[in-house]
Amino acid sequence: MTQNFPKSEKLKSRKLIGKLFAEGKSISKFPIRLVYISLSQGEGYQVGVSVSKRNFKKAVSRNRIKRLLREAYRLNKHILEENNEGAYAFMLLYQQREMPTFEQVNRKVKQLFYLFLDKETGKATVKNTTDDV
RNA sequence: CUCGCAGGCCGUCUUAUCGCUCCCAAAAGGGAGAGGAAAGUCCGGACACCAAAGCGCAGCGUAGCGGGUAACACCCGUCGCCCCGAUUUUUCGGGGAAGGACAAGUGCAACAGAAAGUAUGUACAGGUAAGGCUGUAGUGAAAUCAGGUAAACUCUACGCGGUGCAACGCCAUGUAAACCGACAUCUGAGGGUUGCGCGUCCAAAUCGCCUCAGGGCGAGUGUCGGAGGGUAGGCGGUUAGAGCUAUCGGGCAACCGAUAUCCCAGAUAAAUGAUAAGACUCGACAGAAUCCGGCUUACAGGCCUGCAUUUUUU
Repeated sequence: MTQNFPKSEKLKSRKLIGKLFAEGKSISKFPIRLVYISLSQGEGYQVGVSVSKRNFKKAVSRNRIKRLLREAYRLNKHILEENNEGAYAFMLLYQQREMPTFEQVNRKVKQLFYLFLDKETGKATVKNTTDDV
C-alpha cells in the first residue's frame, strides 16, 4: 500500500472548493469534520485541510494542525482505496480550540474514514468504528 | 567571585524509517529547504502602472551643527541642556530627550499674592498742580520683565503626485452578442483626473425623409442604466542581491574601498512535517508570500565584551 501524498491528490481548485462547501455532504467525529462530494470525472481522491482562524490566531498553530491532518490522511488513505473506487473531493476541518496530539487526530480520522465508507458504499467495513482505540 | 548598568551574539541537538516543495539527471539517484524577530505594517527606498506625472489651497512629515546612506523619522560624531556618581573651585565617567521661532497673533497657567497679561496698587519713604509718579518691602519660577509655555493653536525653513506585486505584461475568456429605456451627436451626452478648486485630457459619422426654413422625425453612432450571462486558470514579474563570509586598507565612528570566495527557501487551499530511540542546560516568542534598509513590539535559557562595585588570594 502507498503512503505518499502527491500533488495530484491535493485539493487545489478554488472553484471545486467552493462547490464542495456549497453542495457537499458532511460527517462529523468531534472535533474533526469531513466534508465531501462525489466527482463525476477523474479518479481517486482530492483532499484539502482547513483550520479556522477564529480558533487559532497564530499561524504556527494552524500550520501544525494542518500538517497533522495531512499526515493522518496519508497514513490512513489505504482504508479508502481498498474499499471504494469512486472519485471524491474531501475537506478535513478541525473545529476545536485546543491543540491536539497526533495520536488524537489519527484516531479520529480513521473513524471518519470508516464512517464515510459505511455511508457511501453501504457495505460493512472490516473494522468497527467504536472499539478503535 | 558577588551584585548592577550598557552593548553584542546564539536561540535544542543526533540517528533511523515514512512523507512534502523546488532544482539537477534519460533513469537510478543526488542537492537545497523559515526568523531574529519571518510579526506590527510605523517610516524610508527599489520596482510597476496611472491623465497635464500641471498649478494653487488643504493635508502630512522633518527640525542645534556636522557626517554616513539609494533613502529615512534610522545610524555615527559633536555642542548646549537635564539627571546620577566621583572630584572640588574645575574637570572626569555614565545615562536621558519631542533641542527652529513666544520680539506676528490667539490660547493656557496649580499654590502663594492686593494684583498674573486689557496688568495691579498694600505698607513705608520720596516726589507732584494732581495721580502708583518713583524706590524699597512683601508673594512667587516670574510682578512692564521684549515674563513662561509651541509632546497649545500658530509661524518659519525644507521635503512630499497617487496607487501598491490582488502592481504590471502575455495567453485563455463572455465587463460579449441580441433585447428594453433615457440622453446625446461638436452650441457635445457622458467619461478620465489624488481631498477640494482651477486647468487639462478623452469623447460619436453621418445619412434619409418632411418642412411654415426656426426646425422636426427616423436610421446609424456614442454614453449611462436595466435585464441577461461568465470567469475566478496558466506563464512571466519571482528571487544573484544597496547580497554572504574572510583578509587588507581608509575613517574617532556610523560607514566606505579593494581582493578573494560562496550561491543561500521560492510555496500559491499555499512545501520545510510525522513517528521511534537517545542526549542535555528539558527547548521561549513564533511560520517566508515582490525585494531591500530601519524602527517598534514578543521572547525560556545560554554565552561574550566594557564600566562600576564587593570579597579573597598572590
